[in-house]
Amino acid sequence: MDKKPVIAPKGRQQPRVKIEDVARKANVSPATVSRVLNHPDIVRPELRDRVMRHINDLAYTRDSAARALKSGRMRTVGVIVPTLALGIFAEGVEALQNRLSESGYTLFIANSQYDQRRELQELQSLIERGIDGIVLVGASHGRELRSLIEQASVPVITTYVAKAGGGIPAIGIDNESATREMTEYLLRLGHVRFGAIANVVAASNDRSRARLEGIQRALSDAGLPLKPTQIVKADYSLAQGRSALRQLLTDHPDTTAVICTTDTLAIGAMAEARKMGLAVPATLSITGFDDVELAAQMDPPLTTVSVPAAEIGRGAADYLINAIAGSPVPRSVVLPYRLVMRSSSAPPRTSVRPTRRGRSRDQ
Amino acid sequence: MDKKPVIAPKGRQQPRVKIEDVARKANVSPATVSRVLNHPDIVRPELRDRVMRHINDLAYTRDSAARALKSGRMRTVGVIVPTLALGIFAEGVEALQNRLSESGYTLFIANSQYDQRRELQELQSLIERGIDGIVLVGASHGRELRSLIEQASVPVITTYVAKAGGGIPAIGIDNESATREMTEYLLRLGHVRFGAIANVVAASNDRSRARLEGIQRALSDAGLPLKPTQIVKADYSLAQGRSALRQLLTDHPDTTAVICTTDTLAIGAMAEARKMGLAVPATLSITGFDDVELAAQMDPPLTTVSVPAAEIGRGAADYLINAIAGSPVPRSVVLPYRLVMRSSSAPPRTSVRPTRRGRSRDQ
DNA sequence: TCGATTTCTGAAATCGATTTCAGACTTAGG
DNA sequence: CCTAAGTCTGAAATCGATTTCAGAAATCGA
Repeated sequence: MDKKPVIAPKGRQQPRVKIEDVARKANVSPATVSRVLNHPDIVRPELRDRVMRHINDLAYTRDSAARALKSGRMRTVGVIVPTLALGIFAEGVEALQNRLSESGYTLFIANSQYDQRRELQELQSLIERGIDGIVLVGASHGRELRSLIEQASVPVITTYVAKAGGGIPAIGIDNESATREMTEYLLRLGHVRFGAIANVVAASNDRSRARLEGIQRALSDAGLPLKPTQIVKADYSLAQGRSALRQLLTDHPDTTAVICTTDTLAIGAMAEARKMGLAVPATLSITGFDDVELAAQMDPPLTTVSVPAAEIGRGAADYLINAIAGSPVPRSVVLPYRLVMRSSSAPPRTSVRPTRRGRSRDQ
Repeated sequence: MDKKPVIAPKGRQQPRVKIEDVARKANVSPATVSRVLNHPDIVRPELRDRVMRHINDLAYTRDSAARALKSGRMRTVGVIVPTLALGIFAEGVEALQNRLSESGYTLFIANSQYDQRRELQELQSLIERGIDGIVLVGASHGRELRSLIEQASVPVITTYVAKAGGGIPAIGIDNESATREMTEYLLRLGHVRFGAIANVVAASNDRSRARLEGIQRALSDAGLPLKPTQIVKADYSLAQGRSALRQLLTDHPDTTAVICTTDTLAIGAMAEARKMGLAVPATLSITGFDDVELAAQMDPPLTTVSVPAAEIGRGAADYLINAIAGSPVPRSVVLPYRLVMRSSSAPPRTSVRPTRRGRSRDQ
């Protein structure tokens, strides 16, 4: 006689507690148990309590797959960030998750490494998972991605930018306006010879591109348009900030103000300036963008733009929760950034204009 | 014959394409379509291709809820980190996600803010979601958490530590041994008056606690046990590193070496030392732990311990993938850390012993 | 007290994919 | 040429919770 394969699959030893088990123990129908869990207010209080007790006794937790299948909603949201290595994204994701968690949602996370193809793949995977909402970063997305979202008819919101094309709502700051304001501030200080360090290498990094445009526009308006050699492109590493500054000062030794599109780059630039024996801000003013924790602790503290990352994360969560529930939602939310004037910026040494320090908004 | 499906954005709810629709179009049964998708090799090639064509035509994607319900597997893993604000965790999570993604898994993320109660809640929520595996951080977990995991019989692995209690497998480094080695290195340089700055405020931060123990043990073994006032406890912020150093030097002005359990603290300490006019490393050696990006760019570059965060993330992913598949898995994986000797550490000014710099392993 | 509401509960259908079981068809062997 | 072995495919049961529908019980008004 042939023996049956007795190799017990080890995955399913524990017979999972089902709603029916609870129902039997409590002498009610599964329907009632379900109601206790989902609409407690329509069940008679004493019955509700009795059922609840048995639910706790048996440590029953409902099977989310079955639940999702029947109800059509997963109570799950996905987010795709370029990378988690940037504190500003990590902070936003953390706030997003916290807020979602409060509302009973769980967060899928994925990263694209600034690669639109990868972003599309991850999105595809998330949609197959049946997510109820999706959070993206930035405004640069292929049309494939947009049509995928549309086809899945999943609520979406993009973050860290003030607006996005294709009818996608956004929550974030106006990056261009922020650097324009920063540039104007430096102009007012009396600077005339500028340099810019921008992490615009990644094709999909529209934030930094917008920031660079803000710089260019402000300087053009002031009659001081940047020459190509006054703009050094970099990726988002600290080391590139160093080499960028060196290159910039090689081409334009008389530069008095360097505007970076990222704190990381600015910090790298400051490190290099120190190494080159240039006093900041006496000989060289340097500004950043993001206001990472370290910015305020630098020597000298870094002038930068503060981005409300946590608020962006929370706002994105609220937006999706409402959109999923069918509540009305704003088309876009523009959050205020904050120019943080610290001591890495000052009037240039050779300035003929009087110093005007009254503008400082920080400290 | 068959025209491409025109995406009609009208109508709020796009009637989802079901396996039955594909079956009807292809003139087969739903069972066959399912087989094509899950076990392509057992379907006659020409039939398989025909079905595949229709699957693509209709842009069919299977409902993951129904799939999970029937199969009992979600192809989903969850991770709970203390916070994402620390680059070292963000890096690990990113690596984890990337590796999981390659294997068709999706990652749920949650954070505990170093609060065991929150960790338990988030875990509960993840288990209800039916995750197939779970990644934790550190060895300090309540017994409730362990029993919850056991009851759900979900594969688990904890990270950033070399071992954890309760039969939970771990992947990470031996934190205590790392700081012990670091301390011994400073002892060899000739230091005798030490101070320690440790972020041991959070109850669940066993990593830093182990690191502190490593320091204490090494110094005790050398006959130089730390007095309580030589240990300053802090949280994980840069600002606390500053104030901690100030306090330490107030109590013990003659300190020559400060060992921090975190780069963030060390960087704060360096900033404060500079402000106080203390030369690093001439008058004061400072060391950190983690080797964050900035550490190498400091002035002077920071001596620290490099933690293989990405490797930990990848390793955790591999572990779970195997465990879920029922493949054999190691009980624990101890990864090598790397002492990175940079210039923030040097022999003390008053040292009588000869300088021994040959130990530097970095650069 | 009796019928009319209102409130509450249970039986059963349902969500969509997977998989067992058995039957249909094909190929091989004698 | 016919049975035996092997290959594929489809019908139908199943996963577990939700929800509709209708009936039972309780409350109310007259």
